[in-house]
Amino acid sequence: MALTDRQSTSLLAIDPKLPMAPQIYGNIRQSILNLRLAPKQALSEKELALMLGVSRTPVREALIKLAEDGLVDIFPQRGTFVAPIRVSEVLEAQFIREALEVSVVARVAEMSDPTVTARLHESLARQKRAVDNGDLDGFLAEDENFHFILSASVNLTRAWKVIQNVKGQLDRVRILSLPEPGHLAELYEQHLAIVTAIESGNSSAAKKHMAKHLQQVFRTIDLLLAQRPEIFD
Amino acid sequence: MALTDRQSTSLLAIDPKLPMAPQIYGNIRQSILNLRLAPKQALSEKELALMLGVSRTPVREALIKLAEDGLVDIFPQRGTFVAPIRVSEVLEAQFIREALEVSVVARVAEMSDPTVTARLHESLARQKRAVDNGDLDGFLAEDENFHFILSASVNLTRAWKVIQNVKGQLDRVRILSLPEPGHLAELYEQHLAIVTAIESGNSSAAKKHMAKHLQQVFRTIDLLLAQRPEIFD
DNA sequence: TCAAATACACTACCATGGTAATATGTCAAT
DNA sequence: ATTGACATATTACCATGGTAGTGTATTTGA
Repeated sequence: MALTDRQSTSLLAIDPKLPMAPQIYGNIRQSILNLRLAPKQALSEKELALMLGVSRTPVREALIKLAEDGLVDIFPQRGTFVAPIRVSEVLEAQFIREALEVSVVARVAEMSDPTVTARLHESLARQKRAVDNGDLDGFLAEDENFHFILSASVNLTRAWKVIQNVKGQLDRVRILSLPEPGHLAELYEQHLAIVTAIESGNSSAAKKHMAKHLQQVFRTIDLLLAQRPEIFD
Repeated sequence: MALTDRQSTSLLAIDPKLPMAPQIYGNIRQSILNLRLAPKQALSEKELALMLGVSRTPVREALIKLAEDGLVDIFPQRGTFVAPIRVSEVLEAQFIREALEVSVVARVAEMSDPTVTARLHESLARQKRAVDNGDLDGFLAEDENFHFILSASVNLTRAWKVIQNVKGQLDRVRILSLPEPGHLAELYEQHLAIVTAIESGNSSAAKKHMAKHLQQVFRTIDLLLAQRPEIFD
């Protein structure tokens, strides 16, 4: 299917005043993560530029960055394609994320700063509301924010960037399993356990809860391998 | 000082047959890491392109990637500069590297694969030779290879890429402290301790030795802050 | 009918020109 | 002498054209 046949509305939110390459990057990235751009679909500098109303240069820069994220495959002189979901890469992304976030949460627990735990509780409250309302997107956004608060509270913004980058591989998988009944409430409970451990300054408990929380994705992979084999390579 | 006044020979090793952007990236990166390009020095797409005999486009792509590594600062419509050494970023790079490599080495120890330990011992032998010969560059290369073997042996190539990226911040600091007498031998002993722990399948010992090994950089930072304050921001 | 050769279309990649924003140097006014 | 406005130079950023390499369809040979 050609790219232009698809709905292009969401790809048009470009502010010509701001630098375009990062906007395009975020735009395409989102489309890949929520699977509106399907794995293995061909992309093309020219076509994307046409759709977005910009030139090929910033599109190219965005695609290069996406290739570094492992979300697209660039074959020189042949074409650029949305990367298929590779189980090995998802598992490695999980490994990297776990290593980093477990270390981060340990440091947060060691500080056990009341202003931080207060902010975490605020986030938990918003998560609870989203769970009760069945607000999937709202929960996703707040989940992201929750994990960001952890890294930012101990001034590890670069670690957060790394986590964000590899998390792309995980999000593409997670998005498919989130609507499961009771899943959101489960994630909320895990967040709560993490915060409780932080409050008590119990860093080893915080590490354990975080690891368990992040290892949820293993279950999801098994599910998807059975249900949607076509999106894997 | 203008860029063209400096020795440009090392920057000219470009193979026109291969993709140029990655070559330029590696070229400039090396020059930054060994401090031939000094912190805070102004770079410029146009000038670099002229020196390298290429157009500005691949130079620009290389600079963008270096900016993601935190090795250059790009100020739109103002200029691009070699990033000063920021202590906070060096410390964060150390945090990220430690989190990842400790997790990696734990996994390696859990496997305790004889073929892997054999490869590690070969690397150790080469390191020993470099130490005895006072071959700094040789040791550096083999040190890099040693850490690569660890990640690659448990199929964590993306983790290796992340480590490589953040390691830039550390290398720029380390290069200044390596010539210290006895330092290389010390690093060799630490590598040996790690391998020994791996061989015995003692993952917690491997983790400890790796953490201690990587925390060497703390000492270096203190030294440099006293000796070369001008390279910091 | 089938296989090899050829022409074609398409790609990512690089070169180069134009543009708005920012910094700097010059000069006038006080 | 100092400050302000203005002119000039330089920058990163984007647009666009050209090129070599790669798949695919078509044609040509038997």
